[in-house]
This record gives sequence, structure tokens and C-alpha cells, in this order.
Amino acid sequence: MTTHHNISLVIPKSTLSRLPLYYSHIRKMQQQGEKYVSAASVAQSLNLNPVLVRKDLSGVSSVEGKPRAGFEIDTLLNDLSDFLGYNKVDEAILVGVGSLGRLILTNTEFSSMGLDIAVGFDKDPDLVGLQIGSKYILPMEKMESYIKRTGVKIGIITVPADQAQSVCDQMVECGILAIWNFAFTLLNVPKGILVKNENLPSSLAVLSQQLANKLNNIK
Amino acid sequence: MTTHHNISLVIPKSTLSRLPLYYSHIRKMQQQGEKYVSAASVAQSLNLNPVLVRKDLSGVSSVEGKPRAGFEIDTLLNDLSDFLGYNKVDEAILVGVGSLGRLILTNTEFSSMGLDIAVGFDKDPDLVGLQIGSKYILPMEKMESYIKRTGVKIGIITVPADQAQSVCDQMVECGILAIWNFAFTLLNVPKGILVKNENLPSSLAVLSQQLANKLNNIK
DNA sequence: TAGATTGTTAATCGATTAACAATC
DNA sequence: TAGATTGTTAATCGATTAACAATC
Repeated sequence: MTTHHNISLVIPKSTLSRLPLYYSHIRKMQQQGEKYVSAASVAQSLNLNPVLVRKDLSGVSSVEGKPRAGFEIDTLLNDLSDFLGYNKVDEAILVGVGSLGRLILTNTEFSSMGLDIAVGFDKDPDLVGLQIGSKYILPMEKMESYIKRTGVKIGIITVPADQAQSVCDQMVECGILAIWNFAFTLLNVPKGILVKNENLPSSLAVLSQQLANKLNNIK
Repeated sequence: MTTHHNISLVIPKSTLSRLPLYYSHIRKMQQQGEKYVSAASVAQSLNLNPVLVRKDLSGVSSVEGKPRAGFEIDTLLNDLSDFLGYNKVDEAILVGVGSLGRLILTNTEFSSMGLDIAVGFDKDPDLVGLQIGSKYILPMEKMESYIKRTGVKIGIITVPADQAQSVCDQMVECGILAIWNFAFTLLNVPKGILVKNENLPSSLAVLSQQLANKLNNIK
């Protein structure tokens, strides 16, 4: 007996972070004309433990996989994109239109993944009014009314570290519920507000320390 | 009895990824003229469990913290930057001088964290020969000889996903040992090669799914 | 001294992996 | 049928948290 139809199934974060990888890999197979895909083959291609992939997929697939064959690709991709919210678009705002902010604003990939960054905000008057890609830059003073009017729930922070907390506070005050933080600082938020930190220095630390250990032959 | 002097102490990845945060927070306190810092206060400022911070710090500090006072800031910062390799500079090369590649190439923060990106490589002849910030762009054909001549061990991949594996293979072939991958794809590498993936779509998936759950009141 | 803070040991929690029966 | 693949249950592993004695 299996539990299906992802209703109220709690999917762990770790699984969630692998789903986009599965999606893009399986998408590629679909484009190559494949009709079926097995968890086993996905595991092999992505260098993951097969049990892990089976468990992940069985958590999101609306139908059981068929022994020997695997999953029907069309159905599985549909379930994955449903699950990842690629089918319904979330709006977001971005604050801090420096080089990183610009990069994110103009990246078209996000929209295919269900995130539409509606506008950018910046305090620099020289930037205000400009159009970056197809996105307008508004002054910080308009953020509050914008959030309240549109009900947007996701905020992206790409300001320097020392301004991040204050931007964050403003966002939360106005009703933002989820924050994607690219500033190198941890944010203090009230309980219930979601924060995802994108922390390059931390990643770098892990990598270079591991390399140092390796070179020192400290297993 | 305490175990100290981080000699061959294995520090878990999770700890490692928090150290840069500690460093930058404690650095700030130093600049404000503080002499001592307690694990407890760091924990509170960064919204972390105090036991976690104590354990992390006791793993890297060369001296014991003093009950009631905490750690002497100067010593602790020194230990942290030693540990994180901020004192000795690692060289790296970057392949793929698109907008993200450029951003990383010109980011001066990395050099203060012990990573010096020496040159960029790109296959686009229009980019080759250019100087981005202070860094030169070389043609892909020169990568092999560059790596072999300089003995550089870290490679940064900022090419599109469909070219990432081939760039990775070339790097490994030439002797790169650690790869920082910004392309949205998992890389296949021989055992023993370190890879750190910087995966924005995965982060986004986690965040937006959590938000969706929250909005649906599915606890 | 009293109490804040330390470092350690044990308990808990969550995610991954191993083992295995079921099935096309 | 035989064997590849499935989904599940139990074991393992690693990281976080709780409890506590030691100390300035």
C-alpha cells in the first residue's frame, strides 16, 4: 500500500532542493524523445543514491512508477512542475539594483520557474526611472505602497550587507513573507517569515577549507 | 579536560559554513572597539543556538574562552582567519565571462577572503584579450598550459549549463582539484575532486514551496 | 559569593543508506 | 520465468539541542 497524491505530504527541504535538478534532467530526456524514465537512471546520471531518488520521486509523483519501466515522463514532469510551482507564477520585488541585482532582474530563467520579478527598487536617484531589461526601477519610497497594493509576498535583497537588515525590516513591515537574501549577513526576522540566504563567502569557505585539508592529506 | 589547537580536528561542513558569518560579525565588533566577545552574544545576534556557536568556536579557537567574559576578539579573529585561509591566498581561474562571470571576476571581496581569481577564460574571440576590472581574458586553448604552469587548483565555472560538464572535464584533466560550479547542472567528477554547487533554482524552489505551504496553512 | 558563561556528554532530530519483499 | 525496478521498513549517520558540571 502506498501513500500518494502529495496532499499535505510534507516534503523535506533536502528533497525539495533536488527536485529542480530532476526536473531539468528529465526535461532533457523528454526533448530527446524518451517516453519513460527510471529513478535508477536518474540516480546514475546525477550521481545520487538510487534509494534517495526513488523516495524523492515517489513523494511527488501522482502515479506509481512501474517496475522495470519507471515513470512516464510526461506525467512525471507535470507532477514535478506542479509541485515546484512552475505552473503558477509568483511575483517578487527586488531591492538593490547593483550589478548582482541587475543580473537577477534580467535573468529570464526565473520566469520559467514560476518567479516573476515585477520591479526593482533602489535609493539611488540616478537609477530610478531606468528600465533594466523589461523591468522598471522605482524609488524606495514607493516600496510600501507597491507591496500593499499588489500583495506581493516575495522580496529579493541585493543591497550591500550593511543595508540589508533595514531593507528586510521594511519589507516585513509591509507584508512580505519570504525573503531571498543575497547580502552577506544573517537577517533578523520575526517568527514565521521565511528567509533563504545565498551565501557565497560561506560556500567558498567550505570549498577552500576542504581543499586545504585534502592537500594536507588530513583525511 | 578540553581538546584544543585544531590540529587535525575534523570540522564539519555545517560548522565551516557558519565561520565566515562569525568572522564578519566579530570583525564588526572589533571595529567598534570591543575587546571581548561571548559565544552567547554571537548566538543572539545571529539568531543561532548558543550551544552551536560555543561548539563551533571551541573547535577553531586556539585558547579557551573565559567563563563570564568570552573570547578575546583579536585572538579569536586571528584563529578564524587562519582557519578560513584568509591569511594565505589561493589562486583560482574562472571559465565563462558572461554577466555572472564578470560579476565574480570583478568582486573585490573574494580577495580579502583569500581567493584571488587570476584570469578568466572564454571561447568568445571578442572577449579574449579584454581586461575586466584588472583581470585578463584568455582563450580556452590557453587554459591547459596556464593550469599546468601555475599549478592553480581551484576552478570556477560560470558557463551555461550545457557546456559545464565539458569545461569541468578539461579542468580536471589539467589538474584542478576543487570546482565552484555556478552552472545549473550537477557535474560528474572522478572521486576525490571537490565540487561546490551554487544552485539558485534549487534555492528558489525551497523558498517558494515553503511559502506556498505557509499560505495554504499546511503546517 | 552568585551568576554568566564555558566545554562536554547524552538525547533528539532529520536525512541518507541498507535490506527486502512486491511486481511487471 | 528471470531480473530490473519499484516502494517501504529498519539501520545508520551526522548535526543540533538539552542537560549539566566547571570556572572566573
